[in-house]
Amino acid sequence: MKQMNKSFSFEAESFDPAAIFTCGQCFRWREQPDGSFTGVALGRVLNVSKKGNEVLLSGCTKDEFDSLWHRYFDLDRDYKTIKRTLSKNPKLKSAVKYGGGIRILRQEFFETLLSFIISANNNIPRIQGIIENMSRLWGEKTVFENKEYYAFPEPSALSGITAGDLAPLRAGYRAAYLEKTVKSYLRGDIVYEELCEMPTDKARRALMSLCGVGPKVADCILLFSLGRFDVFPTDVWVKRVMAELFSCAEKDACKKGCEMFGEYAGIAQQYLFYERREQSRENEKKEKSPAAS
DNA sequence: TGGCAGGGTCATA
DNA sequence: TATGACCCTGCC
Repeated sequence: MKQMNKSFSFEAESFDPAAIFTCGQCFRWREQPDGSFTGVALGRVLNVSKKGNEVLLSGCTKDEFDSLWHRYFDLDRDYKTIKRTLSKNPKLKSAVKYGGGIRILRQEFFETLLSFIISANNNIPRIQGIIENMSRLWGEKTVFENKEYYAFPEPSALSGITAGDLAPLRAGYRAAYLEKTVKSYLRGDIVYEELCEMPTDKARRALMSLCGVGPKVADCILLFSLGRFDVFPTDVWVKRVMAELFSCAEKDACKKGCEMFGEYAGIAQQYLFYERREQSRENEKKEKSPAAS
């Protein structure tokens, strides 16, 4: 498939491509030398950049924006009000300011499910590599600006897949989880449309019935694919920040986050996670080259 | 070369 | 409910 290189632009305040694509919610967007981001999502390739308040999407017509990307970028949601509400908590204020350009993407369910199973006890470059290789092996090729990209595999393309078939991905013990969960999905054990109708806690339990999906992975799927903002995905980073800010025990971090931030818990988690991890990265850089600062 | 952490989950007690 | 094992990689 070859994609026409059309473009479309729109105005948005709460929209920072770097924050959106590096805050940890997605794995298939890469920064380009000019500071823009190119990624594969919804079976297409898109380049996103921003100047002032204008967001430029290259590789997308107005019709595609209306039918696909508008929803993907969660553009109907009023982030200004969310940020104002969360900023009332003094301990959240700096994180909200720091990650103010984050938007929670509405990612495809099957891709989000498998991606976050792969993410378990894993590091980000390796997660990205595994997903990239998986797409290369079983996804559809698209050419965009003379470069090859691969869409995340359709469920049917992974029909009959075994952990042995997945071995080249070097996903380790997660390969067995992927095999079982793909089988469950294809059997209809879990159906996206049904999850959409369920209250969050019921959908969470349903997701956790899948192999490789524990509380954290289930919450990521609920937030990043189903748009449920009342979950608080709690990984090691979030546990750390909850301990630092609210003197919260590790085992209570998830419950505490949901209680404190309620209907906006998911986006609060992203602000906290993004600020904490970026600061940690900056500190690492300084430690490696103290003269540079 | 060896130990350890890395966006957890699963099985077991 | 708590603990250890689990695949694999990169870093120190």
